[in-house]
Amino acid sequence: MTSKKEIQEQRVRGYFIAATKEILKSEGLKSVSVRNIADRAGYSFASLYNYFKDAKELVFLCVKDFREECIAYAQEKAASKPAGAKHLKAVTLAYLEYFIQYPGIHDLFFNEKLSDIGHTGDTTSLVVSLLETLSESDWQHIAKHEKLSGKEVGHRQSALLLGTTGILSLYLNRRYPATYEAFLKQAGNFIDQQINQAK
Amino acid sequence: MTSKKEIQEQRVRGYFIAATKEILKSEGLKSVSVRNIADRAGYSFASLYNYFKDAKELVFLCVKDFREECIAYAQEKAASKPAGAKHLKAVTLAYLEYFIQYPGIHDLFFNEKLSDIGHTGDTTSLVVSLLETLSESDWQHIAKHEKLSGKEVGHRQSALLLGTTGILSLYLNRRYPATYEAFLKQAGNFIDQQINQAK
DNA sequence: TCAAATTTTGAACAGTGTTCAATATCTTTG
DNA sequence: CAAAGATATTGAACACTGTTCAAAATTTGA
Repeated sequence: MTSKKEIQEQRVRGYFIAATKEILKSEGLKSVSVRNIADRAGYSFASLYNYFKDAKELVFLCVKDFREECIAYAQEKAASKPAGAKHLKAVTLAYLEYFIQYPGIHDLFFNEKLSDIGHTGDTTSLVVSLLETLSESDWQHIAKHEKLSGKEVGHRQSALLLGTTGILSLYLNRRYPATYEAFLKQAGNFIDQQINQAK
Repeated sequence: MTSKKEIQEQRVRGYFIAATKEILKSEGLKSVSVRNIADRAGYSFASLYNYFKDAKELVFLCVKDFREECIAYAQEKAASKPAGAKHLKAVTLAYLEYFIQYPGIHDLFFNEKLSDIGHTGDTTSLVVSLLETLSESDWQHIAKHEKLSGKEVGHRQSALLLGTTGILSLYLNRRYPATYEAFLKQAGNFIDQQINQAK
């Protein structure tokens, strides 16, 4: 009967995680500090170390939740579009929108260096596979419809991941392009270019 | 005759800048601190504030120098290739290599948030125009040779910027792909794909 | 109830950035 | 040349980081 203790422990861990998620969404990664998290959770800063190795571990536990939220957001936004190129474009744009909405989560997913090598691999695959998960079925649809080779599809899929990563990085870190309208136009152009290119 | 004072002031500023560049190249952005810079420059940490607003201003003064260094490196590396697609690919790969060699400079160019809005615009254009500067003449050569429209060239050029930015971000921040060989292969594939695509 | 186990906590230390008054050094002038 | 003034340099001090650890508070079990 150790479950009673474990249940309570998990509950407290949940309070810390919820507090961290709040801070990441509202103020971003730069406002995440041991004392800030503990204050919101209703505990002393020292208590955090009884449940987590440090604040970084806490932060990266949020990645999985945000990933799920992003998938739900993008799928809901693109639900009305027919499978294939149109749905692929919609889902990709919604994916971009999610990170524009929460720049702190983008930082967390793409910028933050991961010191713990143990956790690094997991987080990286979670991040990299996100767009793949969202677009997988559409690419299959396109491949079948346009009679493309698996290799060719892989190349286009890869190009879309690389390009969208760059688009987000430049817009959120460098304010390039300068306006959201220009950003959307550039994103739309790039997506069309990669989907429709004829080899 | 205020020039004597200005000369000396510029000299001291140069000492701080040189110290900052050393740290950025060797230990990276995370090791840049007011006390660390001042120690290397041979001054007290407080003196730094007599010449610069803060350490960030100092860091971003290094951007221009690194930009020049990157251009020289890439042009030298690609010098033997004939103008056009081959030179474009070589110069782009060398551009990537430069940032792989100095991850701290990549951080500085693409990740670091810029608080001072006054300096932001300048830095952004310096960063964004780097690859354009390196590839401009090759794109003109390709456009002439393949009879492409200016719009079409612009789209491909933009795609190359976005994709290479994503490639660097994923490899340096997320260790994706896991090996340098895979990174080079992915980069080569992407560059070929963007240069040779037939609309 | 009371002792034992456990959780919670604040003090303390070593780092950050930043400001400011005191100190040291040059420069000018009488 | 020496005193006075201007300028450059500096360390103390403050507020913030992360982290550890022994003491205090709490819960648990007999």
